[in-house]
Amino acid sequence: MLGLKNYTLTICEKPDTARKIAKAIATDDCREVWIDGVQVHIATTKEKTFVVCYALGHLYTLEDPTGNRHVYPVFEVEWVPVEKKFKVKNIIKVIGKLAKDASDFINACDFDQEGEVIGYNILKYACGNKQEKAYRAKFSMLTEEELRNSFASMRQGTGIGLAKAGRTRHVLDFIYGVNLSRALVESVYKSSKRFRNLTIGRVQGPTLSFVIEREIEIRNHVPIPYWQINAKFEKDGQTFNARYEKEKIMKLIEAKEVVTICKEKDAKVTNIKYLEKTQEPPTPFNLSDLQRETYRLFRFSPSFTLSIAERLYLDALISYPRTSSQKLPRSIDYRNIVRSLGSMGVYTALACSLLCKRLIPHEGNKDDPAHPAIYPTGEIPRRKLEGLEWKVYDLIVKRFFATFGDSVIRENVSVMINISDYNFIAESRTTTDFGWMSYYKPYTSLVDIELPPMQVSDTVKNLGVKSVEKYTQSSPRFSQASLVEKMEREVIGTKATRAEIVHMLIERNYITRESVEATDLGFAVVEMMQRYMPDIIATEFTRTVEKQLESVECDKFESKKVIDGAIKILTKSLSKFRSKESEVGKEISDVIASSDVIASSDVIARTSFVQKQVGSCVLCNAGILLIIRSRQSGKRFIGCSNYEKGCKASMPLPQTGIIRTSKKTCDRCKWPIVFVKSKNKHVWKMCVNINCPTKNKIHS
DNA sequence: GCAAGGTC
Repeated sequence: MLGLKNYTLTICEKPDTARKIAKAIATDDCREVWIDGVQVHIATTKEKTFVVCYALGHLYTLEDPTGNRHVYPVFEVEWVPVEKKFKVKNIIKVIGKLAKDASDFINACDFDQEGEVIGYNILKYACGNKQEKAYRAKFSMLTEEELRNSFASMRQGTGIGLAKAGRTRHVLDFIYGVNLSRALVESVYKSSKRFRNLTIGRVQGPTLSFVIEREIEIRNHVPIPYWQINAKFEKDGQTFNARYEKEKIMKLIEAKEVVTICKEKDAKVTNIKYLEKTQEPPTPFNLSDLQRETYRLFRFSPSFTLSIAERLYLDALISYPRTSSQKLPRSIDYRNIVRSLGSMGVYTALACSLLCKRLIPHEGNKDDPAHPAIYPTGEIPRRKLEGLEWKVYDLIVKRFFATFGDSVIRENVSVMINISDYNFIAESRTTTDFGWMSYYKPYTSLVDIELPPMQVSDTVKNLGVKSVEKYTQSSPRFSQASLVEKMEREVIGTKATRAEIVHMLIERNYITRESVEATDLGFAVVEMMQRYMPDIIATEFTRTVEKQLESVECDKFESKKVIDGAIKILTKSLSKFRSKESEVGKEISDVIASSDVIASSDVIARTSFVQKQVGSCVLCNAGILLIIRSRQSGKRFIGCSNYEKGCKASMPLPQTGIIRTSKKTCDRCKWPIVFVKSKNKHVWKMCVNINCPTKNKIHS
């Protein structure tokens, strides 16, 4: 189709890398052509022609071929093209055509497990089983030198084990997540006749557990009182504070003793220590560092930060944001970037000052095989960045600047002051060199503390000694940012998905948005798992699977055996779960019904959210049952107008379809009857009471 | 409307 034959078809993970690779390997000519709306690079050397094309991440995904979401368990899964995206369809078509005239194949996707799988699947399904004979180009940076070396040293079939392990993991995640999620949904549906999207998976489960463990810790925490003693002194007309050398006194009597004895007695300086402290520059941002910083400074959620970073990346203003690396690429010209940024008025002064120095970045330890740390590209924004975008951009630019700065140097003076054999410590902090902090303003600041000049054996005036009662604190609740960090520490999820998963747990109403707290529903779901599926969530199962996957990677274990093992455990657990379906369903349905009302107690007062009156309340016999849309979850449900006076009557409602009220009530339970018109125009009549005895017969 | 993992 290109009028070429016997070329080497090179598969890259994304457009950006395809372009860089083509440019790096071409010695004679490098041009691009468009085929059916897909860009393809043709790079030629003396010996060979490379046709370089790109994917958009995964072009294939797993699917349940039956397509029936109400059935579980399902263990037969298939790899199918990602159909939802029009672009992907075209790319697969173009790669398929190009494969026909190719003599060699190269997998040049990112050098990690997912990259291996992405390339493997394209070579297998789009190119016609070329995965075994394909070469693997392995690079850990996108510099021309590294790319050329990787092409010079590539070998056939080196990543097959890793790809197989990766594909196996995809299957395990699917059969584990999809089956358990379906089991939860079905149990709730059967007991309440309501659809509620409940999900659980390999990453969601443990992440939710972190929040629950923390919540239990907080609820069980017994605050223990302790005392701190502070003193106020004066020297040469200048007052200053000091603290008793023992920072936590656990007994009131001891605290009282110190205060009583030290009161109004003379104080004497007994020792002075000088200490110079240096604070190294920050490291370049990786994604989670950026997410933590934007949360600290602007209270942005990690998923929001990622979405902004993605926009900045697509506008070519910053480098690829989904990275773990804290190292800048050696290949880029820091000076050029700084100079270019300096052409923007806001950065001129900072850039000038940086350009007087040698630019050596202070890098961190974390690395990423596929991408460097996040840095500004030096491109000038062509459009006006919107307020929140600008905040993130400015932070990234100043962080980049700051990594080239000098260490901050501070002088700490610690003065020991003695009153009747009790020691108090006063400290001063002064900054002698602001170093990198001058580039990172206003995102960091220093507070200096001054002390009057003192010398050993000076007497200082005692202005008072006081004890303060405090209480031991439990660990704080997670923020979305610290939860993402916890996931990173525990090595679950990936840099690109952690924020999404936290966001999803919020959407599902398992955890709250702000100071992250597990909801009753979150507790209920985890409890059901622990009670009825202990084998699945046991760390032992996870560990066994991980070991087996490692063996698959080095070709010592068959993928099928791992999956069969998982199927065995899943089959057992799921059938056990099914036998308890009605109990589980009822328990979760009840939690859902009551938490919907609690979550929106404030909403009832605001009548704008109340859509319709359904009938009178059967529980309090005084209020009116209303259809309410929860401000928090966006879901509709029935609640009583007397909620604030204590009536907790509430019922979930189907979330889709049009609800029409009737003037009728149910013969058996007296709750109101409503009509629900579904998408296919089918009209259902139903009693709103999910526990109604007629529940299974009522629709007509 | 289901997982988790890539990407625009």
